[in-house]
Amino acid sequence: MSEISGISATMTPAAKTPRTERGRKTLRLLLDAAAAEFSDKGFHESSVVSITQRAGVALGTFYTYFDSKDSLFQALVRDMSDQVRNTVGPVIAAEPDRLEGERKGLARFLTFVREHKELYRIIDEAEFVDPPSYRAHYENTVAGYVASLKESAANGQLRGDVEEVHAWAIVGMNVFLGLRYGVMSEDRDVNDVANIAADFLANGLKR
Amino acid sequence: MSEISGISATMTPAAKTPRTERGRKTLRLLLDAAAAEFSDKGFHESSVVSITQRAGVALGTFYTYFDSKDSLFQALVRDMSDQVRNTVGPVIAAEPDRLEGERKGLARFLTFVREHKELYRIIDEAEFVDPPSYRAHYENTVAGYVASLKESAANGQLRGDVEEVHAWAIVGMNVFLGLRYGVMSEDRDVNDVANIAADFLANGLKR
DNA sequence: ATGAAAGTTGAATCATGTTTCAACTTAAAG
DNA sequence: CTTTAAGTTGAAACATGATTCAACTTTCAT
Repeated sequence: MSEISGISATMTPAAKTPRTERGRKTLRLLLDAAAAEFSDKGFHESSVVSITQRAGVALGTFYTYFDSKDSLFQALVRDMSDQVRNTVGPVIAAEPDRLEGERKGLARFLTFVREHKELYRIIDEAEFVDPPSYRAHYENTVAGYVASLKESAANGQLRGDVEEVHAWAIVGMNVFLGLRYGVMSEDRDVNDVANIAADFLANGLKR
Repeated sequence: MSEISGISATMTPAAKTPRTERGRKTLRLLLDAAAAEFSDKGFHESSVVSITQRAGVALGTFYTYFDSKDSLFQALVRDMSDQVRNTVGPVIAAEPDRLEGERKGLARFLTFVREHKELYRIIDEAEFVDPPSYRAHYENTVAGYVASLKESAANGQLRGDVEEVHAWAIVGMNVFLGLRYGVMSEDRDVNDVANIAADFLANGLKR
């Protein structure tokens, strides 16, 4: 669900860092409970009381680790955002053939989404709960894409004119395929979807 | 903002239909105020009090026309969803060359988004406030796309194997281009973006 | 052992905002 | 005119849930 420690390298500021092992355990309980709760009910229907109940700790304990319900949410967005990039990025980077990398990356992404249905609920809701995090998530994702597309273009693996517009288009495509074939329903095989999408990405719609 | 009467053909069930001219005027005031308010603050930060203040009517008047804050929101989603399809659909359909239609459709869509920034706030928030409406919006949009892509494929204008996966990919692409070049910033010319995207859509990324 | 420091507890305090309702006003048909 | 349906009003009733805090327990370094 989250990382082994429950705390990603970059999320430090939002959570009041625990000093003991017991504290770290409690913090992780809270983070996991919150991810589950937000995923089930969305941010506004979720309550701090209910999160602490899920985590099996008292209400007041929550405020030992977070300043507010919002700051918890912010920590979670950051955490999830990092997780996706760290999961999918390496798959794309490891493949020498860029278009094949794109295919494998999408397959990995779809699998990740199926295993982490909470991803969409949390990232999407950030548009309303914490707009800067939402923007940052997509801007970071796209920036990575632009850099890597340009590199592949320089290698002669892709058309030479790739730019930001292509990156937003590809990210949008992937996000929607994840929504439909990862979150909404699992009625199609992940690899079939990735194959079709990769072929479309490479060759377009033209006859 | 909404239609001339403020009431789309299909939204009847959510609003308690007014019987007189005065009533229709008041209903429209409420709908427009709500669209503005939800767009500014999002659903949960918006309050019925504030919506009625914007509309210049008393609090209680709201409940003459809507059963609840949620039912108002539902009416608005439906209304916006219809508006987009009615704006963009005809542009695509009117063009004999399908790929050129796609280009014009996207340009029209980007323009529409710039003129109706509230679109994204309202549709996106439906994922949380009214999930069935959210799903319905995208399923309807994609269903229309699938039908029209298949027709163009039958005409020999597109590759023969187009299917649902392509439609979700294209819709995702368009939504994200709208988000970036319509909502987040207007730093690029609508036609430039549409040209790049349409060429990508037609020919893919291959060199 | 022992005394800080860290962590835990949950009732009480706040703050907010939806929905109801009974009295009142306006419009329009006969 | 007058009667009745439609529409308007805003204070009060309700409901919900975030946040604080002072008393208490556990941990750990010395």
